[in-house]
Amino acid sequence: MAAKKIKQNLDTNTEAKIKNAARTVFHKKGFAATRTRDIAEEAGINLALLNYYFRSKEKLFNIIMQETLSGFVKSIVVIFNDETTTLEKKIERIPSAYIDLLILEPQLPLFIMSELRRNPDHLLKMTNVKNVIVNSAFARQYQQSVKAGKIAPVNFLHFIMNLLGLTIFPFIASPMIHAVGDLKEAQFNKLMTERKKMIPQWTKAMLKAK
Amino acid sequence: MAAKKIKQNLDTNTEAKIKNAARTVFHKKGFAATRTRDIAEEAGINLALLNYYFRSKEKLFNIIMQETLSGFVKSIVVIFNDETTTLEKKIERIPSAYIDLLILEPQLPLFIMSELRRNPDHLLKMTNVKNVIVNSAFARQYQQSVKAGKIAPVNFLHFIMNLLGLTIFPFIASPMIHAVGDLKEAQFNKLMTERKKMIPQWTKAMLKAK
DNA sequence: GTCTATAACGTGATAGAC
DNA sequence: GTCTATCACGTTATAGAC
Repeated sequence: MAAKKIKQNLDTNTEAKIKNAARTVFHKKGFAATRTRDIAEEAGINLALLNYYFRSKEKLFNIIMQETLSGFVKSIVVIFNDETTTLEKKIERIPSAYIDLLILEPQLPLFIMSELRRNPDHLLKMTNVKNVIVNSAFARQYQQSVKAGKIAPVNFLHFIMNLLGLTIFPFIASPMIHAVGDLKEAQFNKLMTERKKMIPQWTKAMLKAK
Repeated sequence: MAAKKIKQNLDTNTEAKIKNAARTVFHKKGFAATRTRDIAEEAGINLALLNYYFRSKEKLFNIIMQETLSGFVKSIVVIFNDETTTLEKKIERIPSAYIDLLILEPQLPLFIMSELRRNPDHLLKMTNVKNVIVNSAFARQYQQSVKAGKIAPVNFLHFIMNLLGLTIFPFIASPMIHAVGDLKEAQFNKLMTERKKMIPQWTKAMLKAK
């Protein structure tokens, strides 16, 4: 009963065009505010084709959400579980990798958080964040450093919230930051690029705080 | 042409009931996903009354948005402009006050950021965040400390992003944090309460980082 | 002021020609 | 596979009785 789809080469084919358009519009406006007509227009195709290829708005959304979430998590997993790098090196790589990603796709965090509020189960079903993070090499190295007395004995959850908060929050609050700092996009991105070097320094300083 | 409204005493009156219901539902689901029927049901009133009192969903929303934004900003302005407290004291009070607020209204940041993305002008028109923050006593004290060489010479915008990121981000990412930490609401709130003391310590440590 | 009934409209989805 | 035309439905908003 499930429709077979022959993968073609270029993303010039209609199915890929629709998916790309859907990703763009969903990421920008969220599920509820997006009209299928917006997606069709963005894709430069006819509205009927959307349903021909994906059956419904909801099914299309689920595909996009799935891909977005797993992409977002995977981009971190590689670094978290690199057994060849130290804790300190990971503290440098995580903000740097995420900021590179978010400069390219600044709407990603707000999209994910908004849609997760609508349906928190998505996260658990689609990715296994808990295991991915809690059982990572990163977490293990952190706990070991705490035990060895090398860093302050702070709950790993706090540490993760701090590292990700410093990295991701500016992109979520970007309209506010643009307003406060009277910034254009280029200036904002420059600030974010600065943070790639600064967040690791700040984080290390925090780890020494009592 | 503008409708006059006689303010009654209790929030038992219909207009207040609708507004309170609207605030609850809009904060939880955002503008696009909210149906006027949801609001009417939450308020325990007839759907037609909503339009009788507020003309349209959009007008009602704008009132809620206006109140929410100015409340959110005002809650910070008092502390930011308290001329009787030091920079250090403000660094302690801001996270503390915000976390108290956000434990009561955890959906606030995500609501504000989501709706601001839809219409960034709201922020500029409704509140004057730029002046409120940039010309605050807090900002002035920060700059003075930098000049005096007491703290690292870091852009005030970075500092604000850090302080607010550490404070607000966990509430925005709360579905993710609940999943990663396997937390119930009470445990989450306990973590947040811990942060009231820790964020100032961390922030001060960051200020010494080179 | 509050209700019921209904109009007016927007949006998701499909039928059917090509 | 792709299009035009249209249906079916949900939602906002209003008319009109009480």
